[in-house]
Amino acid sequence: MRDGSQTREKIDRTAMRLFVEKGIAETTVRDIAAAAGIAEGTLYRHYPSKEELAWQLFVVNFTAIGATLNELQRAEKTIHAKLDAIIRHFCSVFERDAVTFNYLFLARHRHMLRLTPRQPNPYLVFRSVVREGMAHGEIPKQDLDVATSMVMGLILQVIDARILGRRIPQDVETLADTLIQASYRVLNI
Amino acid sequence: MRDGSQTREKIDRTAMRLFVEKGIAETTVRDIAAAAGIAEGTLYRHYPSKEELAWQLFVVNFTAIGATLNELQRAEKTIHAKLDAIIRHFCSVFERDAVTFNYLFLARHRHMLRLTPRQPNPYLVFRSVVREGMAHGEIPKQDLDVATSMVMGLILQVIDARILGRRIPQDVETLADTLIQASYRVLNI
DNA sequence: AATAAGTGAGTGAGCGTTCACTATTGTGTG
DNA sequence: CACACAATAGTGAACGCTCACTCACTTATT
Repeated sequence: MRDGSQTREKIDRTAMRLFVEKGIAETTVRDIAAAAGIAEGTLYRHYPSKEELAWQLFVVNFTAIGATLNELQRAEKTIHAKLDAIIRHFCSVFERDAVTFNYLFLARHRHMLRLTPRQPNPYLVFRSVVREGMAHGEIPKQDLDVATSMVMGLILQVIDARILGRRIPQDVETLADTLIQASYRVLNI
Repeated sequence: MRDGSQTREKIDRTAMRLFVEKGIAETTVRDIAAAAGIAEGTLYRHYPSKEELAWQLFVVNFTAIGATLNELQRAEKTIHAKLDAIIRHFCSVFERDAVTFNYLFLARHRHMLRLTPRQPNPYLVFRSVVREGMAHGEIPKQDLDVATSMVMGLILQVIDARILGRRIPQDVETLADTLIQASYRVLNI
């Protein structure tokens, strides 16, 4: 039998790029097929529907980042080191694969509610790090979800600003350091 | 002649609610007309297209908030007071009209680039407050857009978390105070 | 020969938009 | 006051088009 894995990857990368460029609803199956150099029917050999394609692109990449963040977090001992590691990874994912990051960012409202708490989830990783920090007394007691949201927000919004083309310095290292320091200050540690 | 202003308001409120509930592309003109209790053609007496309706809903509300924020900011003298005032207003807008806030939040990527710098813009108000603070030495020198984005991000993400149904405390006053204090810390003031 | 991948014209459901018509209300005329 | 009219609001069936999806067929691989 034939091996369709290359075609599938082509579909994935092309669809994600077009979804980011034009929006999911505004991207047609014809667009994807044409840009990927395949027939429309071929897409349906790999995904039962356009909606399922969009969902799979979200859940696979979202949980992959969540899983990696969780491993990174577990490898460190202090809250400072954990936060440092996961924020740095966050920035490097954005740099290495901006399209994926963009896609997860734009599709999250659409798909977030369909995620089960079992599936690895970047937000939940941040949340568990903050909770652990408060349990161990490294982070002053405060509302857990508010604190986590503030940290995630200051990171995401800076990345979003870059996506939207505001003048954000290009140096990722500096950016990560700035975000880490800001996170410490927000959490009051 | 007849007065269509009530109908127009009904269209605006209904469309915004449905856009937030289902997404803009997923909401049909038929949906809007049915929910608003009008005929489909009536919508086209008030807006030339569905896209223009979505744009108007964005730009009118977005610039209105921007203008209000700017007045509030100008009425205060210190950076602390300015930030306090605009963040507090931000929270109260969300409380008073969550649908509008939600809509601006979800539609911003779609419409942001079409805004001219002339039009009042919440982001630019925050930005000018931060810039002024740095010019007067009240805020330590740092990258302007990064700093502004971090402040906006920590605020927006907390509100977003509430929208997504996370367990964020209901008390708006406390929330605003927390966000204001966190903003001070992020900016290092 | 069996199995799965790839094809693309065809399909029909659903979409935004139109338009000929009706309803309502303010204004000028005698 | 009555009446005509102009102007705008409101209607909803109809239209043309686009879209996601299908399927009978071909191609490649084991």
